[in-house]
Amino acid sequence: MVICIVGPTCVGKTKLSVELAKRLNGEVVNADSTQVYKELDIATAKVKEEEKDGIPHYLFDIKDIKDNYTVFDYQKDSRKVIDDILNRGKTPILVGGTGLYIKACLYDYKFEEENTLKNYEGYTNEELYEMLKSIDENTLIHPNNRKRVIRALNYYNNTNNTLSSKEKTNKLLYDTVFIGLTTKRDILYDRINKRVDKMISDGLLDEAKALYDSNIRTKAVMTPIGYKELFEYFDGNISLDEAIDLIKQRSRRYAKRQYTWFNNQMSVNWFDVDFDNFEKTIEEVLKFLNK
RNA sequence: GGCACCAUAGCUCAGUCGGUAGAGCAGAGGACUGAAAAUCCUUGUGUCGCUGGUUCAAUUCCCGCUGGUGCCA
Repeated sequence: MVICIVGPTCVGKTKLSVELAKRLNGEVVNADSTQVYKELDIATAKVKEEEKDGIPHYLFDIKDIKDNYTVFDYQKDSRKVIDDILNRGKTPILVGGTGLYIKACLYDYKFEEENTLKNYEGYTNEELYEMLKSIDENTLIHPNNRKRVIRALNYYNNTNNTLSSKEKTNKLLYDTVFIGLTTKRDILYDRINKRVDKMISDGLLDEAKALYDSNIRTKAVMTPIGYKELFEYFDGNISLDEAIDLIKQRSRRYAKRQYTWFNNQMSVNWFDVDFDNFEKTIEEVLKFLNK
């Protein structure tokens, strides 16, 4: 069985993953798109060495920020790790907030090797959308979501796939139980705000400055919340307080989007976290798993 | 103390030549198979500061009050 721990940022997924691993002969597998990178620690709230408590952790710090890592790579890597853990008779505990990565790993998502991609430069969003419509009249992609429209067009062109729409499946490849951690919205937002303040006092500015000075502006660096906002501050475009508020706001919105995904894309068993007595939350989850 | 201006959605403000109002931001909801901490979509009822007057009708005009801002003493 695979245990998958999901939920918004800052609810205690990391802590629960280690505690469950200790009690269930488990090993932790990362399902967070930003924690795969070595140089990103504080802003990504990556599990610290001492927090691992001797439990093996996989797919953390496996890439350099200059590498281009995508859900395609993650699907291959994560499945390999999970298969290996299962073969050794242990329990894989997949934990993270990146819904797409989790779905690509555990569900029957199919990606293909791709060679040549057309970028469709020179076409307007509307023209591209019309082209897509003529191939797939039922497409759900919005014209303004240009990157996705282009990807869909390439999908049909490259694979000679004439199916009317992308195959959608909700078939799980592993025997999986989804554990979701949640709490009231205002409590979560308060925790997020406080954690950002703590990141600052824990040295986020130094971490961000080092990245800033490296002049590396790859996807890995510019995607997570916490660096690009401080870059704006280093550039003198906004004040430090404005940057911090922006990090908090974007984190809150991110949490909201995570709820949307986990509520609608997979069937999650939700547990309200007791932050004053986390042991109680762990017991509740264990009781549920033993059923 | 005198004069002027302001008081409308959580915030900043627009507007109604009198027929109970609308933008931006915030917030909320949603989509999502190669950017996913990303990208994209949808969503605006609020004692129009309080009291009285004029009027068929006042948030809009008038008197007063309260609070704020500026100028003059």
